Amino acid sequence: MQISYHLVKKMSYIPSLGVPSLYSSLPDLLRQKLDMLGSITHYAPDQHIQSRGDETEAFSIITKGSVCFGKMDVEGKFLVSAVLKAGQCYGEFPLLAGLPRTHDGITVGETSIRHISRTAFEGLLNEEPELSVLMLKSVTEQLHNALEWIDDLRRYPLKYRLGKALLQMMKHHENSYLNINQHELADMLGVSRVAIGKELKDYKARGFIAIHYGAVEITVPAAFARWVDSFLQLDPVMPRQT
Amino acid sequence: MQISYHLVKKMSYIPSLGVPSLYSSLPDLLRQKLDMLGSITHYAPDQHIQSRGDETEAFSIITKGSVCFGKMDVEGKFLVSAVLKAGQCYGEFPLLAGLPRTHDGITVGETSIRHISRTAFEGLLNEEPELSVLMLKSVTEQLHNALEWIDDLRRYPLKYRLGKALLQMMKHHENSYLNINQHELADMLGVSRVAIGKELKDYKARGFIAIHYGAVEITVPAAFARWVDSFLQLDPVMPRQT
DNA sequence: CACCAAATGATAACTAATTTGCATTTCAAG
DNA sequence: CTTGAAATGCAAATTAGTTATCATTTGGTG
Repeated sequence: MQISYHLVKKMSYIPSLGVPSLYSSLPDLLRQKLDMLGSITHYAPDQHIQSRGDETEAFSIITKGSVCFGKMDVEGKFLVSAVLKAGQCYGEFPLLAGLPRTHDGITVGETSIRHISRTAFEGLLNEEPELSVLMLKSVTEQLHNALEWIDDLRRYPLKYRLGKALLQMMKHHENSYLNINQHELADMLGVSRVAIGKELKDYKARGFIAIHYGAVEITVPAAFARWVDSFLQLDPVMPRQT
Repeated sequence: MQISYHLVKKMSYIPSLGVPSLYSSLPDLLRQKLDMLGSITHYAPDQHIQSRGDETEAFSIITKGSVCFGKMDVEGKFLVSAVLKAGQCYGEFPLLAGLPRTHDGITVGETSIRHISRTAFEGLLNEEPELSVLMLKSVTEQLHNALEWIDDLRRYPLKYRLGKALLQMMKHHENSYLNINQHELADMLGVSRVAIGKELKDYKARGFIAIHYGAVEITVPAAFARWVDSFLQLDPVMPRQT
């Protein structure tokens, strides 16, 4: 099976579709209760841990390493949807929406995952109503991100979306030197490497960035942000800081 | 303010992004409790009931009529995201994700909405843990739909997506004569009317459909479905019937 | 330091979609 | 039956992206 591992080697990108770190942000008590449920399975790197269509179900918490989720089509093309790392959870779709597995999942590096059965999970959900509210918040955030992503796709050109993604990454890593290559950027934004190359070249010509081997450096963040914002047709909507 | 009301006049379309009818599917007890909270406001047709960015918050249940949600950009272009009708709820983003209003909302026809304050809503959420689990399921379904939609956008051409949408509508209305015009289809799929016209013409040339004034008729549903499926590169994933 | 794999750069041919503008058809209301 | 608004049909020019191919640069490894 041939998979493009581009995005897989690095992690924590996937911009607007960012998945909140549910487990890590849980109150201690809940986290302790979760730690007592299910059991941890260890996986080798690049191991296929689930396939779209599987009828398995569990609430899963990544305790070490990362998992790359995506969909493999008949031609063997693998589209990455998200890369989850330690502290993040998955399994909501089988458990809550009555669906089979919706994504293929492949480990990135040595990975450990705590799998909690439906029974145990539902038990905890009943016992700790707070958990369902927290999950509800987490899923709602993800839904909002996904809807914004769809609208961005319809409304803005790649030139803007790529700029926005780079700026978000910069903010997130607090570093204007971004260790991500063009192929990964292409996966992230769902376009071809050529298209990314073209836009980066254009950014560079405008003096906003420097292109390195496997990295992009935003040389004048403020000016770049201003320029990207000039595309904005919609006021961005941000969560309250609480 | 100039708005394209195409999608607005009809309702219940918006294919894969379909929002589950949370309120209608609630157990009687919960529905009764909700009915006792907040109060109902009546709106005239085409009334602007909220704007993206507003800091208002409430859990809202549409009791009569419909609301068209979308985003108006600086150029006055309005992109429809969803049209919710009686029995459907909204307001999760301000309440659960700490966001301001994310969409502009415009009533479609005489509309009544029950607005429930944050306090009252959170009270009920505490009192009835079942509610949060049901909402969690509903939001999870929506998230799944949104993610599939994003992947469809990346993977399939309009020729397929339009066919899929038409077939879904046919199934949903149990009628192969679809009262929807090309402009509405364009809004639904996020493309131009011209593009829709071209595809429909192609479908027609293949003998699958007949094009009417303000309507599309699928003349040979089985053959059309087979042909559309031939594009499929991914097994569709369906919720269990329970 | 020589080599190889990975990453980037560049180009061409192609495709799907857009925008624009206008002509034609259809339906409903007066 | 006429008229006007809405819906459809059609074509041209343009754009943003694709795939494919190959050359060049880079950086780590034996």
